[in-house]
Amino acid sequence: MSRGRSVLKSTSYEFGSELRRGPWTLEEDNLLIQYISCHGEGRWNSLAKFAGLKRTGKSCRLRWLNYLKPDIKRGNLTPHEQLTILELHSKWGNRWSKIAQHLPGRTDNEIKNYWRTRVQKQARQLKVDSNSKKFLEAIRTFWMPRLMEKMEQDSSLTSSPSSSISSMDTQNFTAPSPVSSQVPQPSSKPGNGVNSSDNNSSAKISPLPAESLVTGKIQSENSLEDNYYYVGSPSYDMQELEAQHISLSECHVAEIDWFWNTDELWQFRKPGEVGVCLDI
DNA sequence: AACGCCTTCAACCGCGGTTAC
DNA sequence: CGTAACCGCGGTTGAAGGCGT
Repeated sequence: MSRGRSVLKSTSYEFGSELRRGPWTLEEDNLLIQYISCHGEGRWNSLAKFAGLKRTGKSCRLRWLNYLKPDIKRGNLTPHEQLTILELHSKWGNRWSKIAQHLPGRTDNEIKNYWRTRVQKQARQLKVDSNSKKFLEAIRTFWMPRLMEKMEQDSSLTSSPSSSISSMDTQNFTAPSPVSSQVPQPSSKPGNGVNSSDNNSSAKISPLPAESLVTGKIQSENSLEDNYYYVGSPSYDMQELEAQHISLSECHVAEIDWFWNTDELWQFRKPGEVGVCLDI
């Protein structure tokens, strides 16, 4: 509420009065709400004039649609809503208003902000373009299944038949590609690891369910370092590795870019490199 | 406490499409 | 048909607040 532009600029208006800009005051909000409750929305320029608001019609429309309208939902987007945004954006791109039509109570502005602040942030962290195929693939392969897991967790917690998940049939939800079809089969030979089938493309994502990987803290010469993970072939036994004091350089690290471990997304820029945890 | 950097999001801007005259 | 006004959309801005040092 208190966020946004607070510097009140104004522009000259007819008959010497001025157009207000910047954050809306409570009085302005009340004027707008009262006027719309009596006369309905639309015809924004004349609405602004007759409601006694020294605002442009555009400004009134924006304030109403993005903030004052009674059915506006406030608060964080649910996993279900996030999933819907990711799915619809992959279909339609930056068609925010079209996407918003499928999210009752959410505005195009809110969805746009979500995309720019959360989704594009991930792309930056992964050092890929948010419109790239690679990032889209990461979303479909990693992010969407995680959101679906969260939705299932939420629905089992609430155990309400009318929970938000019920509004979308997750069985028929097309977004996440079936992971199993994309998982490269791990070799049984130590050292062969979990390679991508496409050796030409170092940028290719090789989606792997975390449970198929051996993950663990990196073992350096004499100690286990905190907060780093390596990813290895499932054919390795973690305890055996530790027992043998096999160092990171001796481990085969899978040629993957990302993997999920509990609630964390880890990025590996190249095999053998220390992973970086990204916040989702 | 003070400062600087980063993130969030309300609000503005410009443009293209639509409508009214 | 031309044009001005209006409307809606997507991109951008910038202040507030959070957070680390």
